Amino acid sequence: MNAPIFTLVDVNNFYASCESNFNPAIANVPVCVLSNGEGCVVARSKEVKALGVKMGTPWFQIRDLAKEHGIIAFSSNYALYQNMSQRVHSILRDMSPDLETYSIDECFCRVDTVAHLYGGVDEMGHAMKDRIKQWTGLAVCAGSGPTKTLAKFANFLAKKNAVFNGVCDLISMPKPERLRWMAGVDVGDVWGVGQRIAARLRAMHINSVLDLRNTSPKTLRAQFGVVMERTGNELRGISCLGLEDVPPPRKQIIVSRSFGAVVTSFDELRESIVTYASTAAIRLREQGSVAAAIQVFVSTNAFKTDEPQYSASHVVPLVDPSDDTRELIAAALAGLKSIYRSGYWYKKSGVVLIDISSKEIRQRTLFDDDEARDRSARLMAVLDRANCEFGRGTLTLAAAGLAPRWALRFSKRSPRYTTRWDELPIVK
DNA sequence: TCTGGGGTCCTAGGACCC
DNA sequence: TCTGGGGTCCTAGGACCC
Repeated sequence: MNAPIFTLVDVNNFYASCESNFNPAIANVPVCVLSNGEGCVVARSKEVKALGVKMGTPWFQIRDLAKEHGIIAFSSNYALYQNMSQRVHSILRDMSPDLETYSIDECFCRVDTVAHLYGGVDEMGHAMKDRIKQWTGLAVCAGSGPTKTLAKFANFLAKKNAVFNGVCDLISMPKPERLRWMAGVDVGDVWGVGQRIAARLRAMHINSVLDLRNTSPKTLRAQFGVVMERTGNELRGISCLGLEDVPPPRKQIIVSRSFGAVVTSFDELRESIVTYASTAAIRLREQGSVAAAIQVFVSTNAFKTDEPQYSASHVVPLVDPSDDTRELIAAALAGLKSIYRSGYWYKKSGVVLIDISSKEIRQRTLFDDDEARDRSARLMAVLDRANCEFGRGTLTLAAAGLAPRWALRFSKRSPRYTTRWDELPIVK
């Protein structure tokens, strides 16, 4: 077994780049992408970052700034991002079969067995970057190191320092140079160190990545627990985190949204819960699992401190673990009934599928009805096939409501260029 | 007017059992 | 005066990630 070498590849400003990719007119214009319901900024082009707009900033707070600098905002177009993500990932999988999809715009590749085919780790990083640029139009950075945490760090350096030209390889970098770079980066930028822990580290005079690297594992263990101890070891080049090449099935599936309009009635909450439970059931079937319970929650707008506040959740166990949309909806609605209180302005609702297990190893119960189970499976298969072929939402349960008033709007969404025939880009 | 959504893991403390 | 002890399971909360 070789000593592992990890390369982390991620797309620069992923959502924003997807938008400008298909719309050359906005190539060098400040662009940002907004969250569901056009609430927060969730992605920024480099021009928007340069204006000091932070991730997660509420859109209404930067309206004036946007007008002043001509920032163009898009609603989220997940169909487009998901599809572009698949293209990037499949290019990488061709080059490095040992790959973990870490997020929609990031892959960890284990390259120690293949890097020689490209002439080395650094060369392979450049090959990845060039091929993705050529085949998808997207710019990526690649960072390599002997551990995942160091690959993340290398990627950070590649992104922030023009000298690297988008590719940083810590393996071939002489150690003194590596330590110099570590001394120059804030401890809060380490993968696994968030705001809280960064503040506590600084109080202990651990300010840079190098400081953290030089802190004894014992201290990290005692002060912060096993996770930070592992991070410290990874920074010293001891690989503690392996590649998760087959994604483990999700242990919970959450579907929730804020409302686009004030909701007070039970009927509208019911529509929302039916809609979310249906979506959750689809995701559950996609991974071949069943859920033994479903949690429902509702809440008012916590930012409106002058309005009466209420939030509640309830877990409803299922008689028998299921992936049937109708059974999950029935359980969810029973939960909603038990927590609904009239007289509140609801802002958000959601469902969580929990106690998830594989459908194959489902426990049979005394009252198993094989025929009913078979009918259910066939009905769900038809539902899923129709929605896959003709687009999500083609076939839904009537209780979800048609064009509900509470649904979020996507007034700024770009065309779904790559996944809808009627929205393909047109070349004149 | 307007403040995202979806995940994971670890830990501490209580309930419960023998 | 002197109040067992150890193990497991579950849950809530806190921390992190993108």
